[in-house]
Amino acid sequence: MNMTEPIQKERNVLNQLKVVCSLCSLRELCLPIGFGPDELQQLDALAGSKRLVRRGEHLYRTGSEFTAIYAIRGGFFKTSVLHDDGREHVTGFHMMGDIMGLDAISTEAHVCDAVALETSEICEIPFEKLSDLSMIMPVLHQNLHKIMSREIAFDHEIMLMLGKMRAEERLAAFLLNLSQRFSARGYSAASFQLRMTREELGSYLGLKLETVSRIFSRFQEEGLIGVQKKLIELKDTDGLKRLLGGLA
Amino acid sequence: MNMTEPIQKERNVLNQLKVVCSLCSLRELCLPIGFGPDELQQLDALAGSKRLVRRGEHLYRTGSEFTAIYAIRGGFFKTSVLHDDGREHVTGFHMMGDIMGLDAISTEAHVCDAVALETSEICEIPFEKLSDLSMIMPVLHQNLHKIMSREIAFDHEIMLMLGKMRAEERLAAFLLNLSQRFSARGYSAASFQLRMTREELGSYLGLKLETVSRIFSRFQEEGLIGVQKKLIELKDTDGLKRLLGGLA
DNA sequence: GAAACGATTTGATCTAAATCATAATCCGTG
DNA sequence: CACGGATTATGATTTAGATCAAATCGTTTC
Repeated sequence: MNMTEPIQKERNVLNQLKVVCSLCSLRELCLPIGFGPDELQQLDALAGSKRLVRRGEHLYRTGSEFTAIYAIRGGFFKTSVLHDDGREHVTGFHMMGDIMGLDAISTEAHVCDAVALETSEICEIPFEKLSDLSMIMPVLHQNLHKIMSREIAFDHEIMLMLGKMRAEERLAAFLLNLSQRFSARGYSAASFQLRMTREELGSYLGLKLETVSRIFSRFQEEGLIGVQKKLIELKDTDGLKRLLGGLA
Repeated sequence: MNMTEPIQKERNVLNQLKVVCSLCSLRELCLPIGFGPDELQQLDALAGSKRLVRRGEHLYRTGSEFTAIYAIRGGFFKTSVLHDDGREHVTGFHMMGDIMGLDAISTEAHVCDAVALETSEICEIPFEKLSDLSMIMPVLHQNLHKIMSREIAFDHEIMLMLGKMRAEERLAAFLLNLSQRFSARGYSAASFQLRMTREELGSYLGLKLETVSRIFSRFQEEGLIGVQKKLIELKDTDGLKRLLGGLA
């Protein structure tokens, strides 16, 4: 049994405290409840090892050793897998409060690339420490489970989107989801800047960039949204929801 | 803090022991390593509360309270979500050794239906007990994380399949994956019985049942597989892999 | 064993989105 | 600021897979 040694448990207390604190904040950040600037300040003050990742830089790469998970303090990331033939598939977009890297726990190596789409600040959480700590902190323990469970449930929604929805429905679902995520983080739900290119968005949604572009134009003609390059304005949220029809 | 009370920790020792044991077996079952009939016997002998679910019966339904996760001892399940408009989307197929219900942890209510496609035996694992127990059993704790992480990683593969692959590639990928899963469980990798209908398979793969049927026929003409209703025989595994080309 | 129903196969169209093609526009950089 | 590469918009054409339709095969039921 690879039981944690007692010695290990007594390592640098300060260090552990830092992690505890950052995860108390993470708890606020990561559960699907609203949170204010206070919690943000907390995270800001208490986060463990912070790091800046510049636009275009990798946070981690496929195959690199898994040692930590990452909480995004600010900025925007994409995760993607690259294929032999050069094709890229975007598996997710991640913003403030999201946790990245959970899919690597089982293999102990990262299974996708994480790239910053704008200069971002992340909080690196050594997974071993986190795991040890969660053994003695029930709240943390539960939260870890919840966060992972939520990711699984969310992925199932995306599978539904990719498997059952038409292109228009996918775009509508994406915009509504993004709006809701921005809103939950205290930003405007009605107007936001896309951080990804049409191509990356298409890759994520299983569409070609031309299709994405065309549907943005169509939505604009129909008065559902306003599009100015990357600036999106949701003008008729109900209309977008109606587009989704029976699909959740 | 909802820290587990000491009292709670002293509850029925026998009961806990049963769960411990079933999870030691689960460990063997659920990690991506091979396992023999011995471990199966273990699971058989030690599993907590076992239950039979007959073909067509629900193990759980969308919205029902989440109290336990389920380890499949034998049989075959589908999980699916039902929409307002009556459409069904199959989110997964699950067989011996798989764990179901992990996506419900975060909401504490099930987010999909689980239906037995053949009469199956499951092992019900009360999640609260499991969670408590994992606080004092590091191995169990790690395994829980690994199992959830593996599900996330697997879902990302499915997203890739739905987002990037053509119909033929999806079928090929599905058959190869199913074959590999059967093989890992000690069954034939080359010949197996499909438990789902063409419609359910199509729903899972984002295709219509006619398309699934046509591609099965085409694969058969090309000598890649043999099809007799639900009995599938993989005749040219390399050919199927070649079909996947650059896609992992 | 006949009837009834569900599952599967196969064929004939139709269509949503891909592909191909061309501008127009944006943006980083020397 | 002008250049060149990336990004976006939009039109014309093609195509993979959906849809519509019908026949066949299987299996459950009475």
